[in-house]
Amino acid sequence: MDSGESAPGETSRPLLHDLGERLSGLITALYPDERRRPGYARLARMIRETTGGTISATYLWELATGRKRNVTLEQLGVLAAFFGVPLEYFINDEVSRRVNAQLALAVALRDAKVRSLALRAEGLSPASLDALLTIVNEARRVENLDRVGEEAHDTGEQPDRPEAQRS
Amino acid sequence: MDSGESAPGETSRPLLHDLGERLSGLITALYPDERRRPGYARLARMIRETTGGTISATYLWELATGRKRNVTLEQLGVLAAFFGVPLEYFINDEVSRRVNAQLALAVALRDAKVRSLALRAEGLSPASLDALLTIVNEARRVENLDRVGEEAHDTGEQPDRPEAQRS
DNA sequence: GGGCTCCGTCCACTCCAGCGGACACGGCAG
DNA sequence: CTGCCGTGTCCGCTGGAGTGGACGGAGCCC
Repeated sequence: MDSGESAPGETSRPLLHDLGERLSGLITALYPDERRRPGYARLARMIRETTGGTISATYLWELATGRKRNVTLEQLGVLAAFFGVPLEYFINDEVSRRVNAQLALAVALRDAKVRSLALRAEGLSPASLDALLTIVNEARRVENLDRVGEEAHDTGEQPDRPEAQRS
Repeated sequence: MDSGESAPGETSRPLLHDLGERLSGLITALYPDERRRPGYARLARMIRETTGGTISATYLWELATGRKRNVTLEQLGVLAAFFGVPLEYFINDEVSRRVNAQLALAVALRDAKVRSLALRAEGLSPASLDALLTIVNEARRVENLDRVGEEAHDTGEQPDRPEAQRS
């Protein structure tokens, strides 16, 4: 809204924003279960392995807690690549809102390939995505899979790994 | 096509891009006449006066010539505010393309208020904007104004000053 | 000629983004 | 109990983002 048609006389500077909240929000969105959620150190290692770029665990914490905020483009790009969101997610409210809806669906599917496919659903309304989410949940229930929000009593493999697809 | 939906299995990193070209492109787009185009020093002063944020002339040159490329969000925000483009302009190819079309129309009008109004035309197709540009050029010709691309043989005043429309 | 203003380019410096390495705490196996 | 691993939190350092102030050169006026 601030970038679109805004009310005239808007003098307040919304400016650069709760990057910390957005980052920690991404983490909790990808790992809803606190027990299984990796810490900053583990996250940092996963980021290096999947994207090639490096972000220290300390810096991740500093960003998530709002201690540092003036990130460079490079680091922001690494974060975006890892979480599978467009770079604008961190700087554009509208994009972040739209992606958040997709994220709910994506994390429900719990599969990298399907998730990247879901992210291609650019343009679908949040309502449609919400409906899709319900359908998927029901389908999983029919197939005797565990519901979203609880973890799979899986065979030991790790399906929950965000994969960097196109930026 | 590198920015659109890419072929599956794309492992190459499109990466962070010709920021320099984009910046200098913005400058030449806003000041088509080389004679009247301000230098980096003057630009830096105008930026400070209009947006409040500070960017040194040296750094502007370093960015435009590609010597430095890893900008922080803060500086990028100042640049975006001054040139009246959304922040994503510098990082998203599709946005930059769309804005560039609007910019052609905006610079044709040569008026800050009208330009900011033109920038609100989000969603219009480049073809429509191109048609609008033709219309405006014709209208100006009827009103005996100078054509776009040539400078006004004006009274000495300087109408060409980008203004942060959301100030 | 000498003075002024603007330009692009460069170098030396400041300061903070970003990182490595510690700390105290808690869980778990030997 | 004592290690061992993982967590969140902190401090101190390095490197580069970002700046200030110079330099030579080109136009313009006296």
